[in-house]
Amino acid sequence: MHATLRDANPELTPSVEDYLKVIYHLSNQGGFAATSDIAAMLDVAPPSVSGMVKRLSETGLIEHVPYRGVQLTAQGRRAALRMIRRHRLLELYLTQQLGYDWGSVHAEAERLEHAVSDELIDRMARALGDPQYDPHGDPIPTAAGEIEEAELVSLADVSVGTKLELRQVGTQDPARLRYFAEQGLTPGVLLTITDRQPFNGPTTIGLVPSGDPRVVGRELALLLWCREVPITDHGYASR
Amino acid sequence: MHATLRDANPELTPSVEDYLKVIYHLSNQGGFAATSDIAAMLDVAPPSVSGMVKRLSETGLIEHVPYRGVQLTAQGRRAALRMIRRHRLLELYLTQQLGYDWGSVHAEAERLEHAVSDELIDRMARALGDPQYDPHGDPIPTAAGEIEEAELVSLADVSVGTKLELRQVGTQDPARLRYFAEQGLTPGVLLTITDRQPFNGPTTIGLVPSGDPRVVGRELALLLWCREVPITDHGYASR
DNA sequence: TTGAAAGTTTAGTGTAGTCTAATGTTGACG
DNA sequence: CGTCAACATTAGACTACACTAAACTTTCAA
Ligand SMILES: [Mn+2]
Ligand SMILES: [Mn+2]
Ligand SMILES: [Mn+2]
Ligand SMILES: [Mn+2]
Repeated sequence: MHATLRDANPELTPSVEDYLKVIYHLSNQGGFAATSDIAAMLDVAPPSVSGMVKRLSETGLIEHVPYRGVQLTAQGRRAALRMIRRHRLLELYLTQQLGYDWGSVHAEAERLEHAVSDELIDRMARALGDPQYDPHGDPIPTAAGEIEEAELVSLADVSVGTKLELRQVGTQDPARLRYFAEQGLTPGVLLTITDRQPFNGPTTIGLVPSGDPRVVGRELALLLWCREVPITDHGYASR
Repeated sequence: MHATLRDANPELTPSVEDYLKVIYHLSNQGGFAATSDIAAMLDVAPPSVSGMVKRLSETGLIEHVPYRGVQLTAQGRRAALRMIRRHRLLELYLTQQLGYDWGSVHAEAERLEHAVSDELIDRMARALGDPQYDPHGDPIPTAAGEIEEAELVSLADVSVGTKLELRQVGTQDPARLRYFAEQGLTPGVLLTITDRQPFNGPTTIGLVPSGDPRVVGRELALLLWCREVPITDHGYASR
């Protein structure tokens, strides 16, 4: 009965939802997601991925080119963005409304994203004022499935003298996140590059407007995604 | 993004958690929970229950007497009460903090209860002021696993003239719950029995203090669990 | 140009949980 | 006190999703 209605809104398993998210992240710049990369991100064995890939392409969520990798179909991309919206809204809700620290929200959201209803996500979004960014600065897709594609540069790749706004922190590791928070390195912060040592050495930055210096090794600098900001001659726009 | 798919710890599955809750409710008065009753409550076939019963008794969560039924062990009871605490706190959080109506919270909590962490439950409980009752008046077990056992009578069984406080509403059916709310029949309300028709006929009650009458058929009256309240001679204690 | 390393898929196994059909057990009542 | 209907269990099949071991494909360097 009403097979078409049911098939139009097929229920995805938590496993499938996590695979789609990972494939989205790995094939973001239009390329293919490789079996072994998916396996590493999900912490499963490569043959488990091959098995899931077969199921996902049979249901039309991905396109598989054997020995090459996979890409999301339009339907798969829609499902992935829906999960990413849920994940990021949950992260923000937990930090803003329940006092979670930005290092611990990821694990919690990773489970809740599969259990919440669309109505609950709506209500949380409304309670937060339909926010655009999650606690780590990542853009929250709209309910319609649109997502902002910002052009950001890694702090490790910017030359000395540039003024930047820190926009996204590219890790979910609680220890690294807590360290960044201690250093005042959270999305929205303004800074200038004051020095970089050769041979992949550390970058020295100055926080704006305080001027407080911070020294950031290459491993961490690669996680700090920034937007260039035009330098004003004297002083900085307040706030 | 990792570690959620495969977890080596002896965590209970969502299925197991739901079975334990149902067995708790069915064997509450010290009796046995019957296979077919468990099956009906979970909407699965009886052989599915037999299979699960085997697994649960092997893990020490229940005691099985073949052809008789099952009972929770101390360990099983602890796990069941932990789930009931989660379920009821979630229901209350959704109604109080996110504007849910008491008819829709059950379905949402039924899924979320398996996904939330102990920390999240703690934070929600604190945000609510460590509440004792859920939106339907059911007692919330403490984190230590204690639960209030109230002695309540069904509105269908009380004789005319009695004064009562409505304490619990014994259904999760959204339609019935919405109807009760429309009629002002929510936990905490005071009322007096003014009439009952014979042959399982309807009960007429008066709301206190307004005196507004309500006529409640036996099917619904059986769902309204009350505590007797001593009648004061003239007027009623305010609020 | 070839051969081995790196990466991917196939083959086979296991666990959890569901189902239907068949069989076994219990207890109420005629 | 025996029969049978209701209830419970066993038997066997199926799906989803993981694993290891083995086979296969691609790539890259000698
Ligand atoms: Mn997840
Ligand atoms: Mn995030
Ligand atoms: Mn549940
Ligand atoms: Mn409830």
